[in-house]
Amino acid sequence: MTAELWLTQLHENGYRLTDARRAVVDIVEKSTRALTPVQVYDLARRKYRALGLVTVYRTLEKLEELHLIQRVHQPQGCQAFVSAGHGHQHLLLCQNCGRVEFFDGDDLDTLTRYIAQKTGYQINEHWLQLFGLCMDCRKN
Amino acid sequence: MTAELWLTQLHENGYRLTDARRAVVDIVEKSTRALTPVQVYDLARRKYRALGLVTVYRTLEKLEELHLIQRVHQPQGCQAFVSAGHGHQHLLLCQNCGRVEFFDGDDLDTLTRYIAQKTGYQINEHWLQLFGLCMDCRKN
DNA sequence: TCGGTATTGAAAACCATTTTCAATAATTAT
DNA sequence: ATAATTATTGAAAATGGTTTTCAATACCGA
Repeated sequence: MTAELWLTQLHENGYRLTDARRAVVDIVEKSTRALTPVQVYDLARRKYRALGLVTVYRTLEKLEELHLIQRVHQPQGCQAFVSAGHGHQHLLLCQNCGRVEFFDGDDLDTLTRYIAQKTGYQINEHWLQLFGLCMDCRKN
Repeated sequence: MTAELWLTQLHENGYRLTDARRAVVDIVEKSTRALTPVQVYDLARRKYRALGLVTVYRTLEKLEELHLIQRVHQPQGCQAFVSAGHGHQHLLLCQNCGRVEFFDGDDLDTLTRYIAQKTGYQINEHWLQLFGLCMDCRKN
């Protein structure tokens, strides 16, 4: 139950545990797809009706700060969040259902070294994202 | 002079050539860094003082539709645009000055095949972006 | 249990983007 | 060239997402 771990993380960093935060954490931690603040709000309100959208924004902010979630960039927009991957991982997104998968094992060292040499840049970071259709969505 | 080509493209697609559009095209086509609508507005107004911000938005929309520019995703935000790369190209961004470079020659086939097999996804597309410091900025 | 204080939700403010609209200017047909 | 048609324009208003303000509440350490 990672939701508990997230709450522990929040607590250890001096943040209080409230029903509002529990509801948000519960939803985001469980989700296999990237959710926008409003989506989190709608889902979490089923658990905690009094929840305010403002609190969702504030909680997402803290979760991102603790690297428990990360922002997902997509052609349609960049406001959605998912549970963060661990270590150096990349995203694989289903273009149909929005499911998010992490993968690692990319070896871009050869490429980055080549580009660095060719351009004179010092390369510090890279973003790699794959888009496609998950197994379930391929069946339609 | 590619700015002329952009104007031709606009014209060929049924759009009229106006001073406002000429000013926007001039700025965006020349820029080596990604510009936000407001940045384009500020720069283009030096050439055409009467320009309205609304027209900048509308012109960028059309340029994107014609694939002459593309949106740039960055940690700080995703509202900026640059001249589009040709064919299958990826971005290299300077984290200091914002300069944008294109590169090609990435070969991710092996990786995508591997990930496809491992996850069951049908992979259709990929985004790759490198971040670093350009030669000029390394000297500081 | 109590007290200090972080957290809350509502309302207002904010900012980027889009829509509306009447005036203007680019193109087409004459 | 000129006139007629209609896309385009900028200003103002509207919108939508996000942030700030603020008084009331609830968490948590003592």
